[in-house]
Amino acid sequence: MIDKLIARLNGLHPMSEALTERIRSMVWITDHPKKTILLKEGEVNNHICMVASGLVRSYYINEGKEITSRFMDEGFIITSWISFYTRKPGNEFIETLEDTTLTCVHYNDIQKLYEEFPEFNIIGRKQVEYSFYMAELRTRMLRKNTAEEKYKFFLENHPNLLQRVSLKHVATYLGMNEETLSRVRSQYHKTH
Amino acid sequence: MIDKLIARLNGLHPMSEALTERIRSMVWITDHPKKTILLKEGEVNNHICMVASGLVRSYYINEGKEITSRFMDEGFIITSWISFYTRKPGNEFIETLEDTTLTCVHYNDIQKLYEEFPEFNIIGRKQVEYSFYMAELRTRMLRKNTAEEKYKFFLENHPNLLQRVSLKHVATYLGMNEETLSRVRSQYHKTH
DNA sequence: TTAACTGCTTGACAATTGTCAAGACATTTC
DNA sequence: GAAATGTCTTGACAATTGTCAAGCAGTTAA
Repeated sequence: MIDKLIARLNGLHPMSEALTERIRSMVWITDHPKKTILLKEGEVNNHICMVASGLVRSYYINEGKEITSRFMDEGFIITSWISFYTRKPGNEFIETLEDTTLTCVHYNDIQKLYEEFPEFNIIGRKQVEYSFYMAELRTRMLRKNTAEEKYKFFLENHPNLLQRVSLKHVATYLGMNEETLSRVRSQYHKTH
Repeated sequence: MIDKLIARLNGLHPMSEALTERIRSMVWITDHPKKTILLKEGEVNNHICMVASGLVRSYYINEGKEITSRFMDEGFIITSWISFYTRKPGNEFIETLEDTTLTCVHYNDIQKLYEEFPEFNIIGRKQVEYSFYMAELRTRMLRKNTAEEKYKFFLENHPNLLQRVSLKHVATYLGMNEETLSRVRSQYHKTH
């Protein structure tokens, strides 16, 4: 499991043996059954975890309703970025949608890595660049005008996710309600 | 003008004299009158520029209409991130809304800095982290349900911008049309 | 097995937002 | 200065989306 994480980091920038070993000593693995809350609103997100296997979603409450902000499957980093970055309690929840295995590193350990291995900043930079890039793509979806365009965008960008996620969550992710998504789908799949 | 940029980078992480001098040798300053197109759809964004003074917006075309994606005033980085990151032609335009002075560094020079000064990766990482954080806040706005909530969010987060930007652009930024924004404003300011 | 619950769909209707058109006013251009 | 252009507003109406309610199939729990 740790090897997956190491491989991913090496893919961003080749790491020295010393750095690799240091990371190995810091990483821990955790298993969580489906429907486990990993982070609650009001908590500070103190570690960065990668999904080794499984599926996770993050969401927050707006006007009393859950708004799904992101789905994270294998290889993706699950972190409530605003909280992790600001070091303050965030308002995001993170929960598992399937049985999930995570590989995690503590915030303090990440900072140590940045200090002890300057080249780890290259990896940190590239990872944040990638996360930012993905976030920009998601934002593009939210700027689509119609429910159908949003659904189409989702189909194109997450073709595999539809089988694993309930439509209720997809709907709030796309910024519409469950019923609208249902209608858009039936309309869309008639003509495509 | 360059001092502003240097000060900003020092604020992210103190830089050595050598790094500072290297950066000074790479930066150039450009002035652009109001309504200048700085980047066109289909071009690769090959440099990172900071607004030293003035105001800029980025936008793209969706279904034939301009969608404003961001406003950037003093101290902010103007870069079409998706294009800069992927090194491919993007679909964003960038234009000045006021007479603007920019301090710019070329993509290749940035990469040289990353290689020659490993500690520059700390600055790069922190800058991207900050940009990402700001982008996440903007995304939160897009997930607001009603036009009024979006307008309120804009008022709270960019209180000074409303005097400098035409409402047409604010409207597309908020994901609504001009008329709706106008109505929301008249409604909102009656009761607040 | 029955009961409760979840996920998804559909219908009727309400609320919100978009579209098209027009006009007032300010600003720019020639 | 006159004309053209741009900004903002308002009205009437259309389209889209949300809300509330109900129902059905499949799953879970007792």
